[in-house]
Amino acid sequence: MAVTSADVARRAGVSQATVSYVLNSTPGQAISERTRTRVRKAADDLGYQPNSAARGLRRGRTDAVVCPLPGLTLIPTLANLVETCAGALEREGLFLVPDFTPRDGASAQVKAWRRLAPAAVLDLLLPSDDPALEELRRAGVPVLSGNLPGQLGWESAGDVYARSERVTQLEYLAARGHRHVLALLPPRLGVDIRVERRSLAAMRRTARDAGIELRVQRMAFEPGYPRRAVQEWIRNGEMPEAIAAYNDEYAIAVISALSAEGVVVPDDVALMGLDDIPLGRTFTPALTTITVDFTVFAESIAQAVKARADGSTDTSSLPLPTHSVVIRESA
Amino acid sequence: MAVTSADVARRAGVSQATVSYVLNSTPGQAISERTRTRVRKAADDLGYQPNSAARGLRRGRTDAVVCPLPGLTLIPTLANLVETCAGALEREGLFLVPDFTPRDGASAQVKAWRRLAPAAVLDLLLPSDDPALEELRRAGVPVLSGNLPGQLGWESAGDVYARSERVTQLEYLAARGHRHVLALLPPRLGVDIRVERRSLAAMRRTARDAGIELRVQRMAFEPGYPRRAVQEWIRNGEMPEAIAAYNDEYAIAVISALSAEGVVVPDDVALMGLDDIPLGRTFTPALTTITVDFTVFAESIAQAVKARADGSTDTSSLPLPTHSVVIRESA
DNA sequence: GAAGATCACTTATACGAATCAGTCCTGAAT
DNA sequence: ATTCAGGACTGATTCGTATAAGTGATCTTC
Repeated sequence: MAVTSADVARRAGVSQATVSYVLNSTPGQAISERTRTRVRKAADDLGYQPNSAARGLRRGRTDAVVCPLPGLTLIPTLANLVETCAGALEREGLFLVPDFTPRDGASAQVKAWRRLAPAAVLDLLLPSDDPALEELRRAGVPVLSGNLPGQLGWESAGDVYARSERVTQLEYLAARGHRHVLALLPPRLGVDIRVERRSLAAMRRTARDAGIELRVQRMAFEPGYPRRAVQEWIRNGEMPEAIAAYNDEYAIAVISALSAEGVVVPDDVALMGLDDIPLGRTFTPALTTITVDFTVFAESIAQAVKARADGSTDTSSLPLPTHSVVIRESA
Repeated sequence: MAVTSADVARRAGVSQATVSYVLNSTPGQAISERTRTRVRKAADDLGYQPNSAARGLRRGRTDAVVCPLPGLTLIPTLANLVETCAGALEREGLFLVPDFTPRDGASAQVKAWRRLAPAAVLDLLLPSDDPALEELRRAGVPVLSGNLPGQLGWESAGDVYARSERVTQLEYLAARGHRHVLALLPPRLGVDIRVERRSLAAMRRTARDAGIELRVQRMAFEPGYPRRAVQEWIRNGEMPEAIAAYNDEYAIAVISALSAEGVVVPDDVALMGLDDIPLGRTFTPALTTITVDFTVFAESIAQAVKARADGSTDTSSLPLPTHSVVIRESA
């Protein structure tokens, strides 16, 4: 039914091996340009698609790149990252397999991943010392981790990146003339406590450099919490001048609570989000926030994955995702 | 390196063929229970994982179930559906491969999917007459579509399901004593115009039966639109008693606009969302909305996919996802 | 002008699981 | 006593690709 490389070979009048050499541009093979074009033409005419199962069997490794995204609501930013990575990997001849299966049975997952024999595992979120990842590394699967210092060629990208976003937030608020800023964070920022500490240190440094006073408050993203926080600020006369919210959802939750207490954003309090979710644009007041561009980043990830899948151990430096402030109404 | 079925065979003292028969419970093979347990034990001891590339090559079909989710921010509801399906398929020995690659080059996608030779394609969102899906069907890949009448064993599930959610919304609002309800919908509900018409008809019927007056208004989910809509209601003295929003994001956008104009939810207007996103719980006022349970539904989908992948053409009836009203503050 | 070296390919084999087509029993039926 | 029917397996082959190991040519080089 399906077209095989043998069919292409027959049509081009060469051997199946030659077809393989040509279509994979195998180095060290002397094949004339005439033959090459003939083969490519034949493959094209027949609409030849290499069978990835056969290739995987032969190579001992599939073209799949597994990306664990456990129990995850793909927030737009992340969806964007995943999508961009998928596109970039495709250009490298690999394809991204996001894995949404819940992560309780870690070893079950390891089994599934080993069956697939993926070219690599791309971990964007998991803590770098996750046992499943460790096990895969031991099994010889290349695991690229965004949270592992030194991996992917940069110091703990997720860490550095998140930190710089928060710094940008503070800088924007400072530039708008706000002297007292409240950073509203979840009870625990990220998984690794060292990451959190570095992030806070960076924020404090930024505040000092910009000459603003920074207050940090923890708030669980649970029903009632934003409202209670706002009421407390009012009661204690501690209403901040500006708020740097953990993300757009925090921002919206807090704005709604403020509004319920009669506090107006941005007139009484400036409020800045982070992530640029669609709702932030349509919300009233429209959210001033930070948006991310993953294109260059994803391209680099794809190349790093490809290199590692091909056996390279090189960890040359990669660019971080770039972000920029989106100025709207809330700050 | 990896354990093969031959290794298992050696350990169990049988032939490789026997191992295959036992582990796949191939019907029509006479193999004693003693041997079966011996083989299974050996496989277990060695931690044998069948190589899916080899299996795919031989069978001409992988265990992958491709699920196109193009250009998509996975809203929690959908993420939940995907995750539940992934789990259910895994139990059937299949695994879900969500495909996030942008859908502009439809034929590029078809190529990629054909290379993978998936057991089936599970389409939860695409219009049923999508050319890529058509092409795959012609290529002999089983395509299960949630939007195709008669497919998956029920009449256009997405259609029926969305309709019944909207009906529930109206019924709840009516039960709360609201006589004038405004349904706020996007400019075009869904892709298929017939689907839309049926949905509207169902809503009108429900309104009539419940003895309430239903107004339908279109609103683009774009910056400024909610605010302008609200201002118009005020200007024309048309403030609705209750609003049935298209989803939770619409609901939040509208509440924020109302609030900016001094209209209080739920005191002045009752407002109901749909989807139960996390932000809806933390928002002030907390959103009254509709939540969905996909477990039974996903299980059935998994079984249908499995059956179709195994060549069955049966389209017995499947249950719809079940939904229920979550009563909070907004209505 | 014989011994390489280089070019342009082809032949043959291996990857790991599934499956068709046997083989060798044991026991019942003719 | 011979045939036959399962029962309980095994051997050999197959899927489509990648690649190591050739095979003839033609071209250098001393």
